Amino acid sequence: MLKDLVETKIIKAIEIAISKGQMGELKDCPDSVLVELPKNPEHGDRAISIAMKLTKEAKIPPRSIAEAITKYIDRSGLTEVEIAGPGFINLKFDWNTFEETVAEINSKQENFAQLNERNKPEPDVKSVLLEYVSANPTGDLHLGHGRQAVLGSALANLFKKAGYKVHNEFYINDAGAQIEKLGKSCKEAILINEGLMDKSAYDEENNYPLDSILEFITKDYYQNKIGVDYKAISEYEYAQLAKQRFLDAQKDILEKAKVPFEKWYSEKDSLHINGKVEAACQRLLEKAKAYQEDGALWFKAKEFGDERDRVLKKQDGKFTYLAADLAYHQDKLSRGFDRLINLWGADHHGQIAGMKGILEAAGEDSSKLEIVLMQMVSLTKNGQEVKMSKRAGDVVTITDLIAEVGLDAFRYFLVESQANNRIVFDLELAKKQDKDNPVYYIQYAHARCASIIRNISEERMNTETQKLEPALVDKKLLAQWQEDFKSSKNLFALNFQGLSEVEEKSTKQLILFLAQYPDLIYEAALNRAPNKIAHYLKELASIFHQFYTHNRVISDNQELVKSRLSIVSATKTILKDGLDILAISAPEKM
RNA sequence: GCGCCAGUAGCUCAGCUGGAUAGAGCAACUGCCUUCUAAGUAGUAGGCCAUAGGUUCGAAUCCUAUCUGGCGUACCA
Repeated sequence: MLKDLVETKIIKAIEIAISKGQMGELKDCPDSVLVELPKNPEHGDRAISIAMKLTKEAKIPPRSIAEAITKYIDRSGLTEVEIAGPGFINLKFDWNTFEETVAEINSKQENFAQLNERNKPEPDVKSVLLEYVSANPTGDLHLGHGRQAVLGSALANLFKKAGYKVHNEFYINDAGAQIEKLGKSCKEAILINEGLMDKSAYDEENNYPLDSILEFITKDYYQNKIGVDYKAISEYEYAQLAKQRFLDAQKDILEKAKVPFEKWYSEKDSLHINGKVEAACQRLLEKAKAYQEDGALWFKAKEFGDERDRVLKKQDGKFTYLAADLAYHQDKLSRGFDRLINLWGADHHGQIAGMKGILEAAGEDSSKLEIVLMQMVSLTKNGQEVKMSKRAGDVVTITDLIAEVGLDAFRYFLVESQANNRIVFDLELAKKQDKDNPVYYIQYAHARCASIIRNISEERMNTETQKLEPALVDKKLLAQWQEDFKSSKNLFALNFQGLSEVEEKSTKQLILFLAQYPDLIYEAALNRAPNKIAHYLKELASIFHQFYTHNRVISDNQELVKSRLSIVSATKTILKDGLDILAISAPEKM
């Protein structure tokens, strides 16, 4: 990797400079060095700011440090080493280094940025359990869930790329008050629909909206499931059957949205029925971290940094979500994950202290639990905000939204922003299939790469003579080329002789940016920020379009065609790889 | 009241583990299709990085306070 190459050179140079006593009071060589892609190309192909950072410890001015380092830098592969500004060390590479970078991408392909035990971020975190969406099975998924689903699945892909083992889990909240409410709502809704109950008796305040229930549940559904009279079953049975229906619908849409869960974890079946919640509470009681008061069981949350104590078991004998969450997270930890990452809506941020506190109280290591908070998503249509009130029943479901804007745009707009920022989802923009829409901009770059590769090996219509001309390169030769692309043949220096300034600049700019990709994976995974991938791709697309404009690939000069095609091929690989992480399609043709 | 998140070009956002003149896209204006997809590209214009202090060689980035907006502050989840 280009970064490793530079880092090694710098570290070696620092070591030599220290041994020669030219680094002031600095004794220990840093074990990593920040290697940056300068914004301004005049500042070199890569820039190192280490001299400024070492100045405090070395107690000599940054420029003196830079001078000492540059004196001992191994110059192979470099054409220029320059000290600039307050003490930046700016490097420029020779064509061979550029060619090796392209060859590395073409040879490793989708593994170019595959990090591993050796170079992944957080070496001590090898396996991660990602829990997200975790909606109540009482309705369709809405936009907020959609954001979690997209971010979560993109994060899972990103983690895999960054060398983590990932397990995706959906926690089914199928116990408690929501489910009881669901049973009552469903039973009454069916009875009303069958004319057996007066609509005015339906408690809209405390039930789910009638219309949204009836959209999913019918008399026939129950009739078919139970085979006896639907009127005969209890609210509990209504709830269980409705739950299954909603859950199936959620599974269905999530699968379509490329959100893969390895496990659907039922709160009811895995925690309540087998007494795990009760047991977890009991253990807290034994540790004297819980107490009885006013007929309820309380957790001493205040001892663990929360604002007040929290109820675990209510007066009515039922457990709160906190009790179940404790049991659930202990179960997760017992499965041996190094890190538990939960994606939560920002409206739940108040629960973090309680959740971490109760794990501590239970004797667990709460630092293994990490909560990623996501701010709200709102929807605008023609500049007007679309209200999404569950009560009013006009929730915008992700099923509707995907049908309306398409999966690629849906995923892109929900992953583009960082989790901390609110999203205003612009329906009109997402629906646009033109340059205003960044999804198409990125996909177009990929399709362009594909098209060039295709055109080279296919017969082409000459627009002047209206005759079919033979392919520039036949399929066999192209296959041979693609093998050649995997190794550095020292062709760039030869074939790129006499490039114009703009040609050379745009070519180098593209390769330098491609070389950044593994660093991006590292950064994005460490920061749990798949949005960085989206922004990188947008910029890569832009840089590629510039390259495309200034460097005609297909020409009579076969050797030049070959050199440029190797760059196009590498670009296509990276675009596809990034789009795969976001689970957005990479079309060969548009 | 207290807590969390945000406040960067007219709009949507990057940049935030301090670094060299603050970047894109859209919208506005001027160019570029006989040539690999113009779903593209070249350029012009647009900014007291919410405000005020502080930390230092250096701050959009870190700290403190203030202002504005969103969210939370249950024996709901």
